[in-house]
Amino acid sequence: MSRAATSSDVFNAVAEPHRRAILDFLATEERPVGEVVRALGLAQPSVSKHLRVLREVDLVCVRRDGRRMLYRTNAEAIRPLHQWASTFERLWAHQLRRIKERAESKRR
Amino acid sequence: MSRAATSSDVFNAVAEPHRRAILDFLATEERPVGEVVRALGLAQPSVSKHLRVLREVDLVCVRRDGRRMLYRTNAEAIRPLHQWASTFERLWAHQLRRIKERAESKRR
DNA sequence: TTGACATATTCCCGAATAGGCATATAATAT
DNA sequence: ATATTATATGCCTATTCGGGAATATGTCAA
Repeated sequence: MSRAATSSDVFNAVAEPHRRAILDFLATEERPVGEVVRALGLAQPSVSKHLRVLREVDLVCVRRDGRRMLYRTNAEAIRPLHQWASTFERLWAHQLRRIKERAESKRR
Repeated sequence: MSRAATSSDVFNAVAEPHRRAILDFLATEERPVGEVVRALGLAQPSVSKHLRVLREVDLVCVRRDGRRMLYRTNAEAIRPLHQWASTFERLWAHQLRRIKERAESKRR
């Protein structure tokens, strides 16, 4: 064994900055691959590969339109991530206070 | 160039399941490394390495206590992730509806 | 059918990864 | 000083990754 879970996982899929950019771009409306390529300035094969990863974890959905493929972000698939992050939400205020205290005690 | 941003990035740091487990475990109170090792059943060097990555992106903070190091999750550092995910929050309800429509039209 | 267009896939590469293991560093106890 | 405990680091390997370039697949138009 060497590396963990790999990208068949939402957290991993989203770890790639370009993929986040793609998700942002496809959030509101469906777009063909070519537009993603133009918008993000990436190479077409690169975009296709990223879209494949995103598709595999259901972060985007596809639809064929003639010879084009229309992709759109499946926001629902981002929920697990949001929920996990929310777990820590309550601690923010509390910890901000603690951090200040720590900073001051370090300056002993 | 070969790979993107790497783990000097919160999204990447959190992509590793074990690291998320560590963050969960250290969320409420600070703990020495040994306890993380016992709790998660990982090898000690492995835990130390994960903690290093988490420290580098400020997801945990450390404090020395005698010969032990007390780690604790810095929930504040998870905010960017939460905020990014929140971007898509509004679309959830809307998309759930769309997905249903799609499912029905596919069953043409 | 042939050609043009849109997208996907394959192969190659260098870089980065996590884990296993041995060892180094740090701090206390004797 | 030395042993012991707690943690960190270094090295090694197999695996994975993203990008580039070339090519395959699929769809429409003529």
